[in-house]
Amino acid sequence: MNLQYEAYWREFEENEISHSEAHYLLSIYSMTRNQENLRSVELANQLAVSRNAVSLQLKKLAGKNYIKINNNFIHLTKKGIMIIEKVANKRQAMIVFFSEVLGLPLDIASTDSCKIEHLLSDETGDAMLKFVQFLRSDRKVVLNFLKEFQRYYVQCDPQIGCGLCENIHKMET
Amino acid sequence: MNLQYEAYWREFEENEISHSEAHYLLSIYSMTRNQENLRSVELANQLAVSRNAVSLQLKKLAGKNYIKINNNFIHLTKKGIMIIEKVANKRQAMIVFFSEVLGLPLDIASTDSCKIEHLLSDETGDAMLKFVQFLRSDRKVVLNFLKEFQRYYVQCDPQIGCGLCENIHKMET
DNA sequence: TGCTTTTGTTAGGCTTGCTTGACAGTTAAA
DNA sequence: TTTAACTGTCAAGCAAGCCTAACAAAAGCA
Repeated sequence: MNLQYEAYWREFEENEISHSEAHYLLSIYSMTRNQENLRSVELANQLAVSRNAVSLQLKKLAGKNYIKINNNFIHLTKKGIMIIEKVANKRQAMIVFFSEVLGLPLDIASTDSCKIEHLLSDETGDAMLKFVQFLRSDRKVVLNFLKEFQRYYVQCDPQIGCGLCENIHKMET
Repeated sequence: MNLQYEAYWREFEENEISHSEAHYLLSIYSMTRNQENLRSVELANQLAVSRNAVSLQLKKLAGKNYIKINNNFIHLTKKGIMIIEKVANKRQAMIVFFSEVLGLPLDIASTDSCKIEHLLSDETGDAMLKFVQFLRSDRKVVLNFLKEFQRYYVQCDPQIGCGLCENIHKMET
């Protein structure tokens, strides 16, 4: 009767894109904004993997229709842009939450967000985006909440700068 | 000069424990609370994997000193308990945040939390725990924050029940 | 005691995604 | 024009972690 009770845990492997794929697309996304003709060797340098790895992964991404390769130049497709903008939004929203609400240092906030960005559902992504917009909407109730949480969390030492404090100070001015 | 610029993204693979290991330990943790003598075949059923997979993974976990096997009965070590309680706390805190603050349905909140629980840093885990304690501390400022966020987010239809509404209604009574 | 079922282990295979080595095609420079 | 360097691809190998198949050891029962 207990059979397969916790089978849901395998869903970890069933995401729209893998962590590796997400970072390939994120790099392509940001690099093609500054530069028209992106070649795979530059991508390899950016991601710090071998040219061989890039060659294989690009083939996979092209097969899934996330990218197009013309004359060895790499471009995102509409589909690729759609999916990677969702991932980027999830990451950015989590960074804001971790750093500005929880008061975590930016490097930890960034690393953690980077690890989970591609795993969050679109529903969570949408809600996080709304949450961040709300945090940024300059409301008294937000400031009070953050200030009280800060008091609750830690004796704030302005000398050290706990991240949370700085964010609140910034919001107050 | 741009070489290895984004090498940090590979940290995804360098966590204290893997997703698979986390769920083996979580299952062992919860199963040994109800039952003294846990055998690997029961774990296989619970996790919905083959006995063979369990056999191999248990050897790995024993090698890392997270579990001990006596007479084919499985027990967590102190080290195993320590690490898995941290993971469980991270998961639980994220579930509360996703469902009670963002108003996501419990199944989405649980699935997303399950995917990321083992990836979050201990710093993030500690901060999340504090955050949840704060949410539960019965403060006016919390209620105001959640109510205003709810208004900001969505026209609340009590008929449908958006999760967020229910949580706020519960807190008000 | 001997047969049958249950449980655990070993071996080989698959997938993802990295690695290095070898090689082909292209570009640049003498 | 020939040589050197750069770029891309294919092959083989490794690691994690799953699978199935085959087998060994243990337990249950007549």
